[in-house]
Amino acid sequence: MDSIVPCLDLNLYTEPNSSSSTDIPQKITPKIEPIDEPSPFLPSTTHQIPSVTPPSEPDVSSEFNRISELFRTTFAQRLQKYGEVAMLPDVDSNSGAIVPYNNPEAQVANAVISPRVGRKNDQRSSELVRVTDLRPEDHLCFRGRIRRTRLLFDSLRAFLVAQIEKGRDSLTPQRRLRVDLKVAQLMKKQGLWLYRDKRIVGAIPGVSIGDVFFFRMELCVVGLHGQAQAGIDYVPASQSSNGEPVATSIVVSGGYEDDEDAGDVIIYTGHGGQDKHSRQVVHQKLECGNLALERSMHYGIEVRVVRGLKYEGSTHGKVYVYDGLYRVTDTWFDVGKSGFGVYKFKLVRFENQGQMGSVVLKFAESLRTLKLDAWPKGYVSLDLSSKKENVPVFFFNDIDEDHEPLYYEYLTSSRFPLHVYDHGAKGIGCDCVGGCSDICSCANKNGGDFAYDLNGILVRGKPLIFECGPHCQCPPTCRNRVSQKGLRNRLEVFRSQETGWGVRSLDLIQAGSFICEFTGIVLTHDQAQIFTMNGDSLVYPSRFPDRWAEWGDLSLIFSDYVRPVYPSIPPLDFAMDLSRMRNVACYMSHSSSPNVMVQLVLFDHKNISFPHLMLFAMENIPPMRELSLDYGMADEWTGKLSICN
DNA sequence: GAAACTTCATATTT
DNA sequence: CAAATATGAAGTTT
Repeated sequence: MDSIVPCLDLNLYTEPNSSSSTDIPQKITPKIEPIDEPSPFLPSTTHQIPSVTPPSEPDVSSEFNRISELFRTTFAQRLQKYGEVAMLPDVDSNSGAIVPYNNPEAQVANAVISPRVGRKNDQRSSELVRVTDLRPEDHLCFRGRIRRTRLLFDSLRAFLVAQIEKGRDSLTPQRRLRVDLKVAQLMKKQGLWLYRDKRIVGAIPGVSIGDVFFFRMELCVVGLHGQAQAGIDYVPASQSSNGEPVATSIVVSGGYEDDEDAGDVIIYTGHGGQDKHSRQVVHQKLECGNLALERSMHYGIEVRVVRGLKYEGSTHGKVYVYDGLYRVTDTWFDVGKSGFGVYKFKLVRFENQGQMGSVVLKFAESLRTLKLDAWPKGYVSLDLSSKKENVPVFFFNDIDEDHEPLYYEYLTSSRFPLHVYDHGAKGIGCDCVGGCSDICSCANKNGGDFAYDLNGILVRGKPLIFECGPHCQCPPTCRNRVSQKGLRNRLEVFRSQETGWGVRSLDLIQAGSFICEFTGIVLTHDQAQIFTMNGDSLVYPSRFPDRWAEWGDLSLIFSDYVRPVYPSIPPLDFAMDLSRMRNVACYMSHSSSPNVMVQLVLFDHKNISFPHLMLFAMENIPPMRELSLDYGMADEWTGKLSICN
C-alpha cells in the first residue's frame, strides 16, 4: 500500500522525438528566446516561439494560443491513454490507493510523527497519506504538538534576537541576520520539524484554517509547506512511485504579476522564468512544481493554500495565513503581462471549510477605518474602558440582551492593599537617566538581562520579572517597560454560545507580546477569608499553573538548558475581588492548551508577594480568535492525551 | 535594491 | 554503482 498509483511508463515526460533535439537552435536572434529543453507538449520546432516584445503583437498571441491548444490536447490524449490506470481516489472514494484513511485508528497511527529513522540527510519521506476523520481527542493531540513546536520556534527566535541585541554595540555595523533561518536550522538538527516522515495530502492535523505565521520557515517546520522559497511544494518525480510529481501545497504571496486572487478562486501562475528582480524574462517550463500542479489536477489531489499578506506591524510587513484546501480545476499556457509564456492554474476552494483567515484579517483591519454605522450588528459598547485604556475595549453581543460587563467599573491596573506600597522609594528604581543598558539595576534584578527584546517581545518566562517603573530615573520610553503601558491591541468582550463570555482581538497578536493585565482589587489572605464568608467568589492567582515556563523552554535545543528559578518567590497568597471592578481579562475562557499565559511582573512597588498578573500571548493569535487562559481547572481530555507522547 | 541566506532537485564526480 | 559533491533555481528577509 505504499504506492499512490500503479506504475506508469517512466518515459512519459522525456522527449519522444530525440532525433530532432540536435536541430533545436540554441540562439537565433537576440529577440527570440529559444527553449533549450522542449517539453513534450510543445512542438519540436521551437524556433517559432514569439519574440520578446511587444507582447501585444497579434501573431504573438496566436502563437501562444496554438501552443496552449496543443498543451490541452496533449493533456486530453494522456488522460485517454493513462486515465484508466492512473487514478488516485477522490476524497470520497475508498479505493485505498492512499495509505489507509478510512480507518480512524490507522489514520492517527499513520500520521503520528516519529523521529526520523533510516532516512538520511533529513530527506522528507515520499509516502503520501491523507489524515481525515480525526476524533476530538486526536485533534487536541495534534494541535498540542503543533502548538509546542510553534512555541519553541517563536521563543527560540525571541531568545536569539535578544542574544544578538545584547552582543551588539553601537560602533560595529549591524549585521543582517536571518534569525528565522537560524531557528529552523537548529530545530531541524534536533529532528523537531513536523511531518517529515509522511507527505500529507490535504489538511495538516493540528493546523487550523486562519492560523497565522510570521515567517516562511515556520511553514516548513510545521509541515504546511516544505519549500523555503518556492511557491509550489510537491513530491518530486524521482521520489514518486509512478515517476510523476504531485503538488500538495502552494503559497500565494503576490510574487507573480500574473496571479489573480479572488479568494475562493485563484488563478495561480506557475513558477520559474523570473530574473533576480522578480520580472518575467523567459518562458516558463512545464517542469518541477508546474508539472506537479498539473498532475495534482489530473489526480484530483487537494492542495493546501497559504496566503502571504501585507500586514503593518509585522517585522517585515508580511504574514502568512493558512486558508484551507483548494482543488486545481484547470490549467493552460498563457501570455503573461511581460510577454512571456506562463503556466496558469485555476484553483477553486472546497466548500464547507471555515472562513478564510485572510478574509478575517482584512475584515478586522477594515474595522479601523470603517464608519460606525457600517459596523456589524451586535456592538453594544465601543469602549468598556471608557477611554481608560490606550485603545478601545469593545463589547459585542448579538446573541441575547445580557449587558453584564457594562455594570462594572473598569480597572486598568490591579489595586493592591496600601501596605504593599509602604516602603519609601529607597532602592526601588534604577538611576539610568539616559536610558537603561545592561548595567541597569532593574536588569540586574532579572539576572542581568532584560526580559524583553527591543520589540517588547518576552524572551523567556520567569517566576517574576522586574520592569523599570515610576521610581526609576529612566524615561518612559525605556525598553524595560512593557506590560505597564497598557493595551496595544483592540480587544473585544463577546457573548458566545459555548463559553458564555469570551475575549478576542481585532488585531493580530504576535506570540510573546503583552496583551493586558488581569486586574482586580487585591485582598490579603485575611481579607479574602471574610469575603468568602460573605459568599462572594474570588479569583486565587496561585491557581494559575506555571505556564510561563513553557515560553522559552529551550531544553530540546540546548542540552544544558535549565528552567529559570530566579528570582524565587513565595507562593502567591492573595485573592482578587472582581465583584465591583475588573477589566477585560476576567472574561477570557479556560483552556488546557491556552494561547495566553500569566507572567508575574513587578514595577511600581517591591513587594514580591504581590506582583501584577500580566498576560502574554503564547502563540500568534489571529484576529477574532478566542483568547484562552489556563485557570488550573481539570479538563475533560486530560486523561486521554496519553497517545500524544 | 542588494546581499545573505537555505533547501531541493538535478547533474557531475569520485 | 552508490555516495559525495557541485550547481542552479527557487524567493524571503534584512
